[in-house]
Amino acid sequence: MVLVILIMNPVELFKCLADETRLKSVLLIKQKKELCVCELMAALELSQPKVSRHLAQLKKAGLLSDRRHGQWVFYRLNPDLPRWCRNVLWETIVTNNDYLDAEKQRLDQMNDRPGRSKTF
Amino acid sequence: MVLVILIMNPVELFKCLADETRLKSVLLIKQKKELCVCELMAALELSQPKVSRHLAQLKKAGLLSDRRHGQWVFYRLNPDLPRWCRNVLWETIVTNNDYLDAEKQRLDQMNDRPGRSKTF
DNA sequence: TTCGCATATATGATTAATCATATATATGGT
DNA sequence: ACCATATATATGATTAATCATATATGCGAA
Repeated sequence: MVLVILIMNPVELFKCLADETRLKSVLLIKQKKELCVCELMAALELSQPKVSRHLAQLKKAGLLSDRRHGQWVFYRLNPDLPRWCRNVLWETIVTNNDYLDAEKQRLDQMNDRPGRSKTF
Repeated sequence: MVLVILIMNPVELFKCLADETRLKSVLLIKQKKELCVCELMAALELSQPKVSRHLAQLKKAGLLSDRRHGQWVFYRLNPDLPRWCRNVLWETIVTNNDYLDAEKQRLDQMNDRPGRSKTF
């Protein structure tokens, strides 16, 4: 039996969310369940190193987890992320509905989006 | 009739909360309803300019409002602060109960705390 | 009332630290 | 080899801390 406890210091959470690239990445990932670097590049219109660096930071802080599938690395919310952190994200999303409109549109219009395997 | 609308950009909110001095100030103020600079100095054990600067920043961002009463300036949450911002603060407080224990204790032990006027 | 001083808070100026970005390079999987 | 992603280094930009000083109020004495 494994007991996983992820402690998220309040300031650490807010530092993660205090940058537009990181905030939009997290909110998009939460809504789309899972996104890879190249999808975020397209949605946010940002360079690969920039996206990658911020995702690494979010993963290090415990906000995200990743899995490799073929040549892609998919990021999702860390399943062990405390409830209160999810609630903060939820509050942010429902009240700022249109905040990610452009990004979602770009994501939908992206072609050659990598396929997910159902098994992981 | 006056219609007040305060728009709070998500990133701006999180930037406000991404610093320990500011986060603790805001959370303490929310719970104590109203605090002046010298009370926060005692609770947080920080210098006067440091507290004052961060409060000014929070006020400028729209998170706090202030009123002068005698020689003191009391800060409280901006009454026009959007519901979702209050909810984020609430989530943070209820889940991180002990985060402000030391600060509250110092506040309670502070002597010569300035008195509030009931009329403002 | 006016003067002088104490207290509370704010702000300018400077320095230090932190953070974000770009470019180049490396790694790991197919 | 090629593609997706990661990381190292350098640099620029933003942010914070500190010290010194300024403003504002309150109080008591002349």
